[in-house]
Amino acid sequence: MDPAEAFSRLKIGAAQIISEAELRQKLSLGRPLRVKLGVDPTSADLHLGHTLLLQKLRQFQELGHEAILIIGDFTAMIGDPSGRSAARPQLAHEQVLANAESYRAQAFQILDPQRTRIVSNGDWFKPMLFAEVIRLNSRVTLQQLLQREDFKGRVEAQQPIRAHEIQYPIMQGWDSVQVQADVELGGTDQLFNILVGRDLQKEEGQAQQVVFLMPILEGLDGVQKMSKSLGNYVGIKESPNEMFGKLMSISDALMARYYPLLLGRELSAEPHPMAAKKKLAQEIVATYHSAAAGRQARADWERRFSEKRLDEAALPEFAPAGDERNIVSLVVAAYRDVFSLTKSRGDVRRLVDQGSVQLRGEKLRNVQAALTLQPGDVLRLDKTRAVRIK
RNA sequence: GGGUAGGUACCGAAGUGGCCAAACGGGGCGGACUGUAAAUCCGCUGGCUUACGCCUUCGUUGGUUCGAAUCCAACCCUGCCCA
Repeated sequence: MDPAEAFSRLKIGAAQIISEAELRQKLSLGRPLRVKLGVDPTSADLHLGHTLLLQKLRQFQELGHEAILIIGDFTAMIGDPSGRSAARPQLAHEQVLANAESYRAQAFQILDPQRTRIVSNGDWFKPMLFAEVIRLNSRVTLQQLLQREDFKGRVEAQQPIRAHEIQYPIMQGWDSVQVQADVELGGTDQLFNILVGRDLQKEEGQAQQVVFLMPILEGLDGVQKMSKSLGNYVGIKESPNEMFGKLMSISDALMARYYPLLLGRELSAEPHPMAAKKKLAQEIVATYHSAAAGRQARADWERRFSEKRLDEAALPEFAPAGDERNIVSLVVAAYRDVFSLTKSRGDVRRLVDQGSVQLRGEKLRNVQAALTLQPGDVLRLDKTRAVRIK
């Protein structure tokens, strides 16, 4: 593909490219570019927010370039302060390794393994000498660091900023030097960190990487960025029905944001918002499961919520253990076993009081009533969750 | 190192001897309405208990007291100012 065509394809969805001219120039070098993406294995599950970058990386691969995935096993122990209002907890090394492994497996749902190189930055940071650390530090000024929004905010809010946190951009930059990155991908919050990489590369006599920024995907709340710790995410390993359901619950305004970022096209004005949302949900399920799963999830959802025919939908099965004739115990167990959610008995009592729990379509309001369960009974826990008794 | 202000539930923030499981706001959850949207309204929001009630929680540990988030002591942690 000719460089101009490649450039215009890559540009779709990008928030910022520094600079576009440099990228064009690199694309016409006629060799595969080394496209770097740094990954902090702080969480084991990938969600749609991560996929923006991975999909873009995939696109580079399709154009013949090489993806370099840097597993930040070393930097993860520091924690990227970007966008943070408080220091991140430092992770145990074993945890980081386990997360990294899980990340790798999930990333290959999107990336082409043939064109991916994975490296861990502990490889060069662990043996690094302190004198070398000092040398790198001398290249960045405190003022530069403190001008960043996140740090500035913490200064103003009189929140602590620890010395190790300001090492992060330097380390990320050094990663770029180590792999001689031609392009570094990141979210818009990575602007500063990636620019530090350019500075360090220049000082080391390397060609400077192009900064390629993708927008930050808002989470399901539509306000904060999608993240696991905020609980506003859609994980790519989630079941088709869960994914579909979560996506249907987003606001119309958020849907308009998701369209270009996740589907790569604008939301057209005509269709009913609900129809457009179904389409979004179905396509995303199709991407991470299969086209058939997307259709199935949609059909299930429509039966379940539009026609309110719960029992027709593919409900997860729940096998009560032992004496579960007690409503509270039963519901607690269902949340735990089927949905991996921890509800206290008090929580469940409240749900029952408020009419959330239904058996065979009847609201159970009396916590004390003894139940008689039959296989096949549908137990609804709350608006979005129900199980079939096995 | 000195001075000073602080550390309360998911977050912010009241409370300064009993009426405190702890006001209020945000967030979250549930219900009504709806398109599992928005807006709105209602309820809930430490654990156990059908309930009476019991238990744990206000940085940590110890103390005073019939009784402590509130008083005292020591310690840990953080901001700001000074060095």
